[in-house]
Amino acid sequence: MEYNFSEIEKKWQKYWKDNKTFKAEIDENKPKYYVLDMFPYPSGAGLHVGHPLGYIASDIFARFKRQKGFNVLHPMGFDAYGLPAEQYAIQTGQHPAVTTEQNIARYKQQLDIIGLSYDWDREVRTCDAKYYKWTQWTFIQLFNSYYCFDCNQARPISELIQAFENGDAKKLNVACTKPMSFTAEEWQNFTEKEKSDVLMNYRLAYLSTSMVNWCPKLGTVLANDEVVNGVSVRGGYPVERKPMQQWSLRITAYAERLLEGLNSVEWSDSIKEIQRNWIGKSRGCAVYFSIKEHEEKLEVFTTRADTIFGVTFMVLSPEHPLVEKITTENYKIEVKRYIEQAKNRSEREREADVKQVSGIFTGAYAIHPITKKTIPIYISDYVLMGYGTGAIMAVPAHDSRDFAFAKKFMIPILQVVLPKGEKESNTYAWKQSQDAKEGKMIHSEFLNGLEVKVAIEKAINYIESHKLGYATTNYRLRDAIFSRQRYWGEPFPVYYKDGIPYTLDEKDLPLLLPEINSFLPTETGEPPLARAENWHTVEGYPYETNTMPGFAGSNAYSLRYMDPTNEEEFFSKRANEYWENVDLYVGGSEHATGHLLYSRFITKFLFDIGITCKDEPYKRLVNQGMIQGKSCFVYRIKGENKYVSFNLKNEYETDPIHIDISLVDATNNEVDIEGLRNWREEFKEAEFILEDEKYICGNEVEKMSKSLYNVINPDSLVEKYGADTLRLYEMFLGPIEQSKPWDVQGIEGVSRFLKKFWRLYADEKGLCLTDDEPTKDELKVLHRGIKKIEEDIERFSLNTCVSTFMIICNELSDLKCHKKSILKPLCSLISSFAPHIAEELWSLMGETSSVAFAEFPAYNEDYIKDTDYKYPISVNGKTKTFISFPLDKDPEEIKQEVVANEQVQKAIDGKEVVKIIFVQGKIVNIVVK
RNA sequence: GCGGAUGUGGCGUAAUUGGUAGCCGCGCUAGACUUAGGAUCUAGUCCCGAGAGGGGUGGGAGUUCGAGUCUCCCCAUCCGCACCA
Repeated sequence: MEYNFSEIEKKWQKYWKDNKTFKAEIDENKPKYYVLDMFPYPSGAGLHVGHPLGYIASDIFARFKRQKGFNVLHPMGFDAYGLPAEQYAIQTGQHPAVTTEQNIARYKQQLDIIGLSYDWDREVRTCDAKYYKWTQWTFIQLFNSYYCFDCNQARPISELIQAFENGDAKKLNVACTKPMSFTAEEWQNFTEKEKSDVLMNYRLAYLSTSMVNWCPKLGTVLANDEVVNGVSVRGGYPVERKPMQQWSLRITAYAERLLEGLNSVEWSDSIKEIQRNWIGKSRGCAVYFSIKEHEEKLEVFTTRADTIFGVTFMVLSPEHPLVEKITTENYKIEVKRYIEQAKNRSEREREADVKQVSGIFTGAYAIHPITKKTIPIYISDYVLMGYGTGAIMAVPAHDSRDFAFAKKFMIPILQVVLPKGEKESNTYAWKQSQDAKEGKMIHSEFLNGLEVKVAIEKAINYIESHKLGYATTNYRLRDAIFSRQRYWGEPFPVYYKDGIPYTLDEKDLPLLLPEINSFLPTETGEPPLARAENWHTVEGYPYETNTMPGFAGSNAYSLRYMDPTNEEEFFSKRANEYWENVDLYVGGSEHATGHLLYSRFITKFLFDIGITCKDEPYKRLVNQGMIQGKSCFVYRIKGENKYVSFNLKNEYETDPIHIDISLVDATNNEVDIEGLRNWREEFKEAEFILEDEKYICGNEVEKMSKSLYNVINPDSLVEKYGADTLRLYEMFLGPIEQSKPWDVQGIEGVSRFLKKFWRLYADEKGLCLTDDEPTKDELKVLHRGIKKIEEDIERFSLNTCVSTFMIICNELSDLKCHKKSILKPLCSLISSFAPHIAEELWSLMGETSSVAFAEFPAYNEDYIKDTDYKYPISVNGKTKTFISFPLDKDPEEIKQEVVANEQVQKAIDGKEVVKIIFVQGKIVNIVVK
């Protein structure tokens, strides 16, 4: 009986589907376990071999936990709103809903042939009105909430209105865009519009005009994490700064809790660190500087209060509101010109010449709060309006940027920190500033002689007690811009009446995405939704024409899986209290500052308003590495339609051109020239310069992408080797977190293993199992294996599990073991990795129910224990010899015997024994003179 | 510049967590079966050495009876942030 994987796999996939083997239901008698994959965006290219890496790993874990007696929730869905479908729609006129539907169908089919144990009854799609109803609902809750720092949670906006009516506006310690204060009377007299504007200052979902990342090519704004190096992540188009009225989410209110929460989750250090950096908390102190001949005070933020005596100038950001007021007559023209210039420089240009120092003097002077010296005030674009107060006290001796600025404008540099072991030197001769937070203070009055860290504390205390400023904390995190000028996204449940935004009544949700005739912006530059007919309430008030961004739908999807068909609520309390949150979340690390941060924020918010019982969405996070592709290149001679083989390309001037990897022989890189000619028009008539009568291509490891023609789909591998082989092989490649190029060479080894494994159970005639009693050796092989597999799955070391399976199989083959008593537990042991073959053998062995319901085999320590231990006898650390002794012997007794042992005597060579080192009752080393 | 991670045979990797470095697989070399190829099986495969033996985990120091593993300093690669005051 041969191992016919394709027949077996089809058969069991159908069985699982028909029997709903993996359906999850609340069962109060069982402990729950929630295993989740980051749901994919269904792109047109289909799945490639990189996708299943994480899916297979989480599937193994889900199956393992099921066998360990947990009630496992393992759902899958689709993040179906997004740019590519819309851009495809613009090009082809094909409705995004249609292409998305097709892509999802393809994805599901590809996922199913890998044998993943999803409960498809719980599938969610973000573009489904039944789902986005709750995305809209969440938005309304955010709109109707503000954040109170005193109780450290989101509160209903009605409480804030109450406070305003009571005249408590001043006393509030709440998150806001800018501080406001007014009396109860003033509040009463505000117009409806003014009240709305005031409340916008506090709402967690709010409308504001701010500088945004505008991408003209995509025709939309982008969030900070969607922009890298001044270009869009999607498409790589330039991004500019532009003021626009946009919806934003006040994630900054949660900065501290987002930071704190990281201590309670099991995530990799690197992801936690990325989030910490992104939140960017820094403790420091605000200091007021008065301005000569002006009443206003200039407030700056510093983390180095200790260097306050080293301040020799001040710098304002060009956008700073005081610039206009304080600039003296003589400098007005130049300052204005500088501001204009700074404004027109795109973000990208600014980044490009970070090292270029620019700025201009305002003519104004500040007064040092302690020494009362006058200090000049400059403006420069190295000071950002968006961080701190948009103004700094510059200490050129101890800050590299201030140093560069001082050098350029010939401003004095005053040293106030003396590093250990150094003498004071002439600062004008310095090549760079001393930024290190180490050393003793000098030239600093009451701080002199103190260590920097002590001096910071003392300086802050002094500043606070003399009312020159206050201790404060700054975060780099910015609010999330939540509007996109696109069609294929969730409509905001918002309409405008007299220019004031109102949210829809919850009972009117969902607000359906309307049909439109073109997916482009309107001629007047409005978003595509402005084209929709009847895009207004029944009373005729217009709906919001922006849509929500890509991450809106993924913020709380893990909660919806708990109760995916509920039409009354996002999810029921019962479902939420049972499933709580995700125990294991598997996905790429590229979402560190996007999805993973936003969904933590939204989960904390939903916790605050009492609808979910946990304030962190994902307990344990595993980031799978990216599987890269090997791209192939041919080399076109410049200006000609000639292509030269790899080893001859240095003789010509060439351009590398990507070609499809299916045209190349993987073992020797030979290109199928006929195939290439038929592949694309440009190669039809081309001339090829060969080496050894072959055309050899070049290679490079790159991201797997349709546009680089290096995508390997899992389908063909499943067809050739089977899903079980693919599953094992993807795990066998190496640690799950590591990125690595896809390499098919090794898959043969895994394929051989499964054939060999099959032969343990069956020969040509059929099942070949016996009911003989197992031997000690056989039991040892099995139980040692069970122990190792169990430990390795728990710590997610799945590559070593595959090795262990191979070792077990090799050893049992060597022992010619065909005993049911050994092979039955082995079958259930491997079933999470290779479920199809396990199911087949399981049923051949006469079992009626799925192996998925079989218990994970337990190991017995007694079988594993070594009966005797081979002591490595080291003499002065060098291993000299090995001696075997029974383990149950008394160590002291062994000691005598060891020294008396002939080999040991030889190794010691007559020298005196100083001591014998025992570790866990085992002798490991003998020290001699 | 700041932060994080990684560095082991020709390659992917492993090492009971401080205890015989190189498990498992690929590749390669021989051999068996076969007309031949493929498939399968057996043996070998870190380096030097005929051998006994010696050397060896990016480099250098240190702690230890003992270091791939811990500490410090360099070097290299990858990732994240980047005028954040």
